[in-house]
Amino acid sequence: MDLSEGESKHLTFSIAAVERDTGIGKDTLRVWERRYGFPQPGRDSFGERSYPLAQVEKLRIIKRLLDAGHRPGQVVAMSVEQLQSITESLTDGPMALARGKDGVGQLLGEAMGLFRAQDIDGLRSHLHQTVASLGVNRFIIELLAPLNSMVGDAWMRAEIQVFEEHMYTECATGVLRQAIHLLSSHTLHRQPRVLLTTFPQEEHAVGLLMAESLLTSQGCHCLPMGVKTPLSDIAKAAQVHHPDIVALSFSVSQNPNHVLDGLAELRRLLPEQVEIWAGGRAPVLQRRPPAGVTVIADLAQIEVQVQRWRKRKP
Amino acid sequence: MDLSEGESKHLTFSIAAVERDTGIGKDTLRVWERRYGFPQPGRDSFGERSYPLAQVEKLRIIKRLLDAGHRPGQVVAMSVEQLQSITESLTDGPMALARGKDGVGQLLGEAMGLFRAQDIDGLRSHLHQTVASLGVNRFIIELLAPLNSMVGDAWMRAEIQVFEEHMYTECATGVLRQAIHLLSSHTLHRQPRVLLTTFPQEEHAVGLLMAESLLTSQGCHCLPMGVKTPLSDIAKAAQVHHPDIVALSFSVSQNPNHVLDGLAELRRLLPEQVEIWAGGRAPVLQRRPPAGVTVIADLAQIEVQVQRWRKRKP
DNA sequence: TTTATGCTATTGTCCATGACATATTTGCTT
DNA sequence: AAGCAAATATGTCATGGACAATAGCATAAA
Repeated sequence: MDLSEGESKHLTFSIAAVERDTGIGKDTLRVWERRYGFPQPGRDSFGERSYPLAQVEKLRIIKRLLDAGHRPGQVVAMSVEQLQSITESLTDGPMALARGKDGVGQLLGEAMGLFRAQDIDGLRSHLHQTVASLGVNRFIIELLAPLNSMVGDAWMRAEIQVFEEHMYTECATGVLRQAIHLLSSHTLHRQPRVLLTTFPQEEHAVGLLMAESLLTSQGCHCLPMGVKTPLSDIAKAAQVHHPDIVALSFSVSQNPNHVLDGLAELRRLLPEQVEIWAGGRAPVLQRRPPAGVTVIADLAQIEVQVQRWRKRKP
Repeated sequence: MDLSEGESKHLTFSIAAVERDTGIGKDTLRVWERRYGFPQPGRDSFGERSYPLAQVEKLRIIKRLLDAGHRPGQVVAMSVEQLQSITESLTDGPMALARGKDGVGQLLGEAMGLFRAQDIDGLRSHLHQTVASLGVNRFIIELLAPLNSMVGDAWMRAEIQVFEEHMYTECATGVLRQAIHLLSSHTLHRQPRVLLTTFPQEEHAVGLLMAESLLTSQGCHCLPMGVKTPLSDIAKAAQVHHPDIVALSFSVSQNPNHVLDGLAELRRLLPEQVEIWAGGRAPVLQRRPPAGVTVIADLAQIEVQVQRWRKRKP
């Protein structure tokens, strides 16, 4: 039923494919069409919506602007050029770092260069080398996280192909796994015990791995559960493994309501003394921090929070 | 909009929450209600569906039976008891191996024991140790692959929780990543170059990692791309990275037609001289092997095929 | 007995439209 | 300015109908 990726000529997407690719729900897509006149998909021979690639790309840009705090009424009806000019005003963040010619900025620039040149093997060894020379903490916070943002930005602006993003993710994953392996000690009873996972809609594992690396390097005992765990199973896992903290990672494109509802629900399912830490780029975490949840605004906060936890719990 | 989780007495879920937890789409949930009379959610004060916990749990059992090949019409209207009895009658394959008391069978039994006892840390070190003592090849073929099947079976029979399966997968992933890292040499121009990925519907990464490990240990140059790559992007990646082989992994529950159509389409998109290798448990590969594709019936075949390739290509 | 072929019931997803709770903005008053 | 109320914007849910793709089954052919 979702064959749309089959045609290689005039790439078009079914509404389900667009939902998957953009993170915008089917209902929302239809209602935007009704209200704002965009997107305006064609119809295939069965009368079903068929979104051309250009519209999907525009939707991705729009999604990004929404995540950045703009409102649909403002941006959905805009032209691509207008969107682009707004977009450019927000995506300059970590790029500046790379231009800075201090040590790490240089490394970041090199990494991005290798990525742009499609030299994945080169990138992989560059990253491995950087882990070794900077140490895991600085590597992640100063290099990998900014690199992630840059790749993510390029992705949102449709400057890179799907397969490039896949290869980058795979590369980063490998490096992080290796870092975690090197760090993990066999000492029992390390504390705090941190259960790591994401909500069911969230597929991105790299953020989680970065958190796991940092936590492990702080001497925490990590219980990684991969991505997409149903809420009730997070609770069941907590019953069995008694974590002190449940840490969740959210990427930009998460539906704000799902995030907040999920966190509230989880707070109810977990025992009082188990802390919930929520990190990642989902803007809603900053804008409307939910009760009973510790928001990890950026990766450097992990160290701070671990120390806070240790002070509180003797 | 999604307040249903507010009541703490009679845990109920909104339709969105149920979709999240069960993976069954909203439309499907409504149409099952209409057609089969189940689920039969109550309504909250806004007239919106409100699913009691018991129904959500039953839906989870149903989802698993569907994944195992049963059809909705058969199972959706069944009582929980009937479902349970069907569930129990699912396969019991490689368990026998573990009972055999030869060397590896013993190790397999131990691994399964640790898993059953929820001792993930113990399992992890057990696996790491076994990699070291058996070598990657034997570890994967004789231990990890059978263990995978056993866990998969237990999963189908609902003997284990979602979170246990997640933790197992995470554990296996970590061990495999580490093995790959140890094996990967920095020699350039290793051959053949193998691009590894799965089709967009396929989420399971462990099979891919096992293949990558084996290929790497054979001295191949792997270009891993993670899971769920659109066909057109596999082709684009091939244009950039010039693999000799594109290797794909398929798990049991793949739609046979999607698999065959996808392979045919991919064959068309790739240059003649690029081989396509298809492995994994999808039964259709054995039953109707598609033209122009090398079917890897089991993991041990990888070595054979690599040697064949090397003989043919000087 | 197996293999192909056509028919039928099943099943997931889509569509259109309407409704409304919640969030945000605007405008008015103090 | 600051507080508050009204208006607007927005996402999600509901209903009921439709239909293409799929699986199962029976029948015919090898």
